[in-house]
Amino acid sequence: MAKAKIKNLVIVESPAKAKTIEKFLGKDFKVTSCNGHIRDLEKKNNGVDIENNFSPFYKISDEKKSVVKELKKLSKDSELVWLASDEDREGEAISWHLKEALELKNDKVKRIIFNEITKPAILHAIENPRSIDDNLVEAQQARRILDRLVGFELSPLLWRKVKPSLSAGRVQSVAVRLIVEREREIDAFKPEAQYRVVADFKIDNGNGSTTLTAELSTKFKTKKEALEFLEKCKDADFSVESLEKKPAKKSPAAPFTTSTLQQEASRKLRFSVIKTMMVAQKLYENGHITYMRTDSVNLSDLALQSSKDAIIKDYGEEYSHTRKYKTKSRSAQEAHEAIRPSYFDKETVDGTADERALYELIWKRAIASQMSDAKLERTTVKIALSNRDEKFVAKGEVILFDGFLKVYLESTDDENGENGADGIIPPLRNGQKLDYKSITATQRYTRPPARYTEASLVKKLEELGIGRPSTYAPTISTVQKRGYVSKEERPGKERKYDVLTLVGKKEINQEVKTEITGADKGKLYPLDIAMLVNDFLLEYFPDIFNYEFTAEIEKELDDIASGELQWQNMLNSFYHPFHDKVEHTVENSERVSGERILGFDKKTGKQVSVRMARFGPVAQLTDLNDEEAKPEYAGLRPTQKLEKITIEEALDLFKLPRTIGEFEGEEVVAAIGRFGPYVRHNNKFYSLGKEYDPYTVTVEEAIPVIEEKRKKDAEKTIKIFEENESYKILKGRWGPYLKAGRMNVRIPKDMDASKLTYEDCVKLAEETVEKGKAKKAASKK
DNA sequence: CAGTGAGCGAGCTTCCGCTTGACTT
Repeated sequence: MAKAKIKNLVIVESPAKAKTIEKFLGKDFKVTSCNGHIRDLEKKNNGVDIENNFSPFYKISDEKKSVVKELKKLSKDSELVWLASDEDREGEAISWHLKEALELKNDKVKRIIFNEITKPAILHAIENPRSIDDNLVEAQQARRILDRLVGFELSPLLWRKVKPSLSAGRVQSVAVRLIVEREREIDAFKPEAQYRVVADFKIDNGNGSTTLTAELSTKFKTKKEALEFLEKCKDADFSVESLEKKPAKKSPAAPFTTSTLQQEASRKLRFSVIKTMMVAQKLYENGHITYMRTDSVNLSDLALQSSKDAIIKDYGEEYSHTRKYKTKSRSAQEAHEAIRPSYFDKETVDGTADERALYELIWKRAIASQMSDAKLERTTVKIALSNRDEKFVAKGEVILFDGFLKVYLESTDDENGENGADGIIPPLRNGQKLDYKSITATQRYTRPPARYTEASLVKKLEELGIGRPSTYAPTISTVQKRGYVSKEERPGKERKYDVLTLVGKKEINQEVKTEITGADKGKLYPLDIAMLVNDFLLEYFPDIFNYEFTAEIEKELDDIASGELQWQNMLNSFYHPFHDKVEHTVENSERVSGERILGFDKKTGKQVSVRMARFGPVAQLTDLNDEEAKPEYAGLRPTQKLEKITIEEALDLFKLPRTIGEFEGEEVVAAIGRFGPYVRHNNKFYSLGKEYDPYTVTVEEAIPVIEEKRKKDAEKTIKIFEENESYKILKGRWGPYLKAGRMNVRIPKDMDASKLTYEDCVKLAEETVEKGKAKKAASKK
């Protein structure tokens, strides 16, 4: 037998981690990685033999075949193999799969764990190996099988009852549910107006005057009440009734986990969760930060010490305060450290602007977490009126010692931000008489709950213990890809509000102002299909899409991990009732169409209804008296909802397309398409933009639009081929290109676009088609 | 890119959690 070439082979999950660890271990160790899970359940028959006590069928994932082949070779050449995957359920399972797939004998394998990548932690791990924890592996297996059974039994049910290609799962369906329910709360919300009264008092403290702004503690329901109050103010005496100073403190937030990093990067840097993860991955691979998929707020002793050194060096002893944080997340498995800089003395790193910005955020948050509290003094002043019981209140806050605020303050999701106590209160004494400069009563409306952003959805999922750091970003992509949710920008609506202003003792000035309300950017909106699927799933499977389901499952998985529960027993008691419900639903539920009959068109007597059709939500006109007549259809606009649309709105949809006149002997038709309102003339389309409304636009208005577009096109055109008019050479952003029918073809740099013949172009077009096919075939693999 | 919705019915879709590439533009 050939002698082993490698003494010790260590397998970790991530290649970047392998590189770091190899530096800590001597030359007797080779460190390599398996890149996550290497095997998964087969797709055939759901990968589980239910009859045979839930026996799983595993296969090596296609993209991992080469990894496994390489690891097998290395392990054959090694005396000892150290399985060093993460210290959690999934990590334990990865080690077990490695042992199985690499066919490692017990005496050749050691299992080690460490949850921080520091030299002492690694050396300690090597000195304290253990064997694979079968209970923990079984807990993972139960988790995996349960998710497979839920997903692969419910999705096909949706294909039959709602629409093909839909999906359902323990995690994604709850994400969709949250968004659907929030949207319905917003729909049901009725804003209420109140009059908020704010006064500016003149304070003269000898050396110049300042202004003190105070808000009335009472809000008025009606304009009449607000006016009455202002009227009284004219004759009132104002005086300081009480002056209260209280010391206060602020403490820093814990260092980042995946979820909090995604939230802050979204708020402070406007990154999507995917972008945050991509940039963080780069920082991790370049050795700048610790692992970015973690649910732990823990810092290693080494990190605590080096952050302390950095703080004392940069800010001084009084700014240092060593803190240990405890996770609040109930699903946390804490296999890693919190996300922190690898080296606290590096305030910045080289890289792209995004990388530098995210690094800076991570550095600040981690440093601040080890800094002193900020000490504040909060002042509350109450100002009384001589002729009314209401009080004006002013709040001020002064920072006595900035502490951690010197580097970092966490942002919030609060969009109102109205009653922030800030600024300095000028010196005042009890009983001091005050004069107002102005008093303003402004009509303010209560706001509906905010729609979720990607990041606030992640926050909510984490609170519910649903999903894991590695899946937050992919889950959000999935629900969008399946067409349940879309991230959108919506313009708001105008709304009038009253402003009543009293200046001095003059007449009260009444003004009506306009504000934009309900404008939203980057928020998650549910589509109609999400409403239908959500209601269907909740009707037939209320206990699975219950917000508590995952938490209950987690408890049972913990029991499996501790050896108190047998994994097949757990699956048995879940699966059989579940499967019966699936069968029952197949037989007893109607196909979901979301149909609503809205009423009858007064003019024609036809029935007006809406429903989900093959290409999306449609409105339908049906002549109930004539069975032969085909119904008319019109697609709903993206902003319209099946469950909310009114009969008037539905009837409006049939007013388009509208023939508005003739131009050059051809009809001009106005309509709304996928890209907004347009007019069609001679089979060509001209976008109307926001300027014209397709319901009212006249042919006189449309003709200049057509002519303008023609002029632009002519400027763009270099050449049209006589042989075939659909072949054109056009000027594009990156130089000339060929438009062959509907396809855009790139012209290679070494060709002179103006000299191309028709034959050259046909050839170029054919080549491009071939390339496209090859690419498609490759991506299918 | 810009308006579809008939009917037949083969063959396909889908889960959650671990990890990165190897492709273009």
